[in-house]
Amino acid sequence: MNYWLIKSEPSVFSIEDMKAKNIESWDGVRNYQARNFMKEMKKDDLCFFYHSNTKLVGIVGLVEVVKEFYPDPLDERFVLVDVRYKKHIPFISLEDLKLIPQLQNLPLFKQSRLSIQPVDSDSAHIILKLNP
DNA sequence: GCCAACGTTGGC
DNA sequence: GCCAACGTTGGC
Repeated sequence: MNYWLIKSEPSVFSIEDMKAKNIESWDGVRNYQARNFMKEMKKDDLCFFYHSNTKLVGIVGLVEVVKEFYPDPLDERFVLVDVRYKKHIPFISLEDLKLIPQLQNLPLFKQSRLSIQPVDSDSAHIILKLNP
């Protein structure tokens, strides 16, 4: 099982929207590095749902991959995956993440613009343990 | 709203 | 293939 962090601007598509839709095609990624990570996503992989570009920047929930990558009908150079809402988790701000020494290898800090990021399993477990 | 970081485009 | 110009992302 792999872990990922996927970003969304809540003004465009929030964790509430994700919950309401239950299953969502993750579209709009137009960055090759992010796309390559999407291609590595496997069914049942867990994704941290991250709110970007807002007052409360950070992780807000969990979703899981239910359909592996397939071509984006709007642009065949890119792909979509389907994800399903799992749950909200207590908000973990970017600031809080930065303060946890074991999480310093998250791409989030150095590649702030990457919208799909891998999370190594050690880091994932640490984040999950923040929410008993 | 500003601006730094950085990815993309296009002229040469 | 280089690189300047430009556009976008995202934190603050």
